[in-house]
Amino acid sequence: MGRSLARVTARDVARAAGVSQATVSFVLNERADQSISEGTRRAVLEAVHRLGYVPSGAARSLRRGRSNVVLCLIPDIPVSQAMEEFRRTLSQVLGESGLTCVFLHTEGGMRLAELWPHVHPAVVLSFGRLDDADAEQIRRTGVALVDDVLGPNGVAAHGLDQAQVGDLQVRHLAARGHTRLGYGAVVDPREDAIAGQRLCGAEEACRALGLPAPVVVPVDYTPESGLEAVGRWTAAGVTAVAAFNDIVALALLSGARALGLDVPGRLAVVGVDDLPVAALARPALTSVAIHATVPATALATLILAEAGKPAPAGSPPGPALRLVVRGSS
Amino acid sequence: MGRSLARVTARDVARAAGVSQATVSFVLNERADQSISEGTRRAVLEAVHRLGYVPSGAARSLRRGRSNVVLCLIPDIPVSQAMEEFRRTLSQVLGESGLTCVFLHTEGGMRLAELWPHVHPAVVLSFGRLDDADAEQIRRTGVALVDDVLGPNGVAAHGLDQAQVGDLQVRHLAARGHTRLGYGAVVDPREDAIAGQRLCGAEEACRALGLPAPVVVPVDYTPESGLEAVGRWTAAGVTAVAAFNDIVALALLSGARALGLDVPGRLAVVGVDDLPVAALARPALTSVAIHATVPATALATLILAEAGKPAPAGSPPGPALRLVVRGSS
DNA sequence: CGGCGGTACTAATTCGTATTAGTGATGCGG
DNA sequence: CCGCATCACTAATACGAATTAGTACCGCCG
Repeated sequence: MGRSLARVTARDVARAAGVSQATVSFVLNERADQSISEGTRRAVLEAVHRLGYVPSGAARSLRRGRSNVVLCLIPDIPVSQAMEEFRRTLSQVLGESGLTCVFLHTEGGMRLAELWPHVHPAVVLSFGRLDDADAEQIRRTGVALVDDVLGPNGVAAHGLDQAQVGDLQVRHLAARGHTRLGYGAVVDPREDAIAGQRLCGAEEACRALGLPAPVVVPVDYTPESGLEAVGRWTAAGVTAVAAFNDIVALALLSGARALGLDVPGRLAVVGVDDLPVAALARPALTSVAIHATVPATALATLILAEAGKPAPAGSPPGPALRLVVRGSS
Repeated sequence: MGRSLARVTARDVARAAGVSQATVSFVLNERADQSISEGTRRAVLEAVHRLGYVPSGAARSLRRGRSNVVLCLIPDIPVSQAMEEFRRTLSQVLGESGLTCVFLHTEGGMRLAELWPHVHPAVVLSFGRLDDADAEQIRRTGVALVDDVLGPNGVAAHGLDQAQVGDLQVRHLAARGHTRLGYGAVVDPREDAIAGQRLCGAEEACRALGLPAPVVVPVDYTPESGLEAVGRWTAAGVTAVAAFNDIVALALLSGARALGLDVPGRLAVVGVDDLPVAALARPALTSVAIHATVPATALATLILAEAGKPAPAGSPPGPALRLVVRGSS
């Protein structure tokens, strides 16, 4: 590994370019209210390049009073490609507007209070719900806090209400003529925040359509669980099931297969996420694809407003959800 | 709400506690070489609590010359639960030793040079390979850089060589009596870094066992691709296939099903990742489970050494790979 | 020729913390 | 009862960039 030499500061650059440190700052920040001659400007830039000068983020944000870092707190959420897409889009959009978006995993008993100040963010974005003490502390330092982004009233709902997912599933199944529906709920408590919203959406849709409430059965990601759930639904006269996600749906497919139950003839199944494996199952799985770019862009716009930056020149977002109909429904 | 206009500084705390700012610093940093009376100590802590004082990370790292932030640069890698586990473990272990581990997504043409200085990290960890200019710039500021963590010679190999994955797959199939093997390669170029290593491991194992080199067929995550690949293997007399990951393996299962080919009777298949869906497929998929905690802990230990911190009191790591034998092989 | 405005800079100060170099008070050996 | 060490602090400074308040120089008007 390289030996660490002394840090190159703005003063070093100034010396090398034969100007004052203030001038270096003016040039690098392209300050319109300062007139800098072209020659000086070039001399500074050349010195910057030659010395490999990198400004100190610490000094800058100390002086400015705030950094341009957006800190996203990620609780122990199950991995999903939708979430990954969400994160990437957020990074991208914020990055284009000059904000640096970083992610911090917050599970496992580490004291949040000791972690986030090190990053000195301008905005904190919590994907889970923060406890009040932490939230209070963050706000108190003048850092903008957007709490519980993924929650029922979270900001992400601006672009995508998870209840719409359940709604879309139910309406699809109803349109296929099913009247007695089941809901394949997830067991993993880490999904609770989202799971509750999706189920609500499904129940609400049933109500709106004049159907009885769906028969909710928890399912974990095992063949046995799928088998048992399918058994309970058939006993209850259910002919179609909306699953929390594709993996639950695949567990149900597995259960139906074990019982020799025709899908979709005797039981229709709809998943969520449109995982690559959805197309590989037999029958191929009907699924609700989520375009996380939509809520992510909405959230980014809000953050930018919060940070006092102009909104990005975004293309119109398009729909957040798309039903991909395959063989299972 | 409180009118939190001005930031609460150490000086405010000092004033409130009737001591000097230096004393506040001594108390909060628990400096052993300074003797502070118990009364003063409590007064300071009480004032800290009452005023809701949060130290400025910017000022601290400016003064100290370095922060305790570890910045992990994540290129556009496909989402996987192993990677997620890797990140979480890294965060956890580093967090326990007082380092704050944050992640930055680096795809999409954003200029790295303008992003990372804002975070002012002590260590930069690049999961992909950095281009030389960026690497040079980072090193020049005295920030420790660990480049290409996931690469063939990357540091993560300390705990897990991806070649072992291919090796394990091949040895398993050979032990089942197969002699003519196939390899289901992945198409997604974002997987290249890892894919190359796994394939190498598989080829090397064949050589070591005196088997002919595996017939490599690229497979994407579609039924058609799986179908075509299986066709090519059967034509070539292949009886067992190691797949790059479980999704490729599931595509192959789909292809075999379409051709009416018995698995594992006519074609054995082994995947990698042991996704939840592996157990749900028919036949259930044999797979290599990866315990990302092992390489993550190894990497964390190295980072801690780099940052001059003591190694964590870790339990012995255990094996990084585990073959989960199910019905497909 | 004095003054006025604009250009192109510079000197000095600031942000909040950690650290160094003291300072006054007390205890204690000789 | 002086000197010396120890205790419990405080004053002052440094970190590196951004910003404020100038300053020197030039051209131009009257």
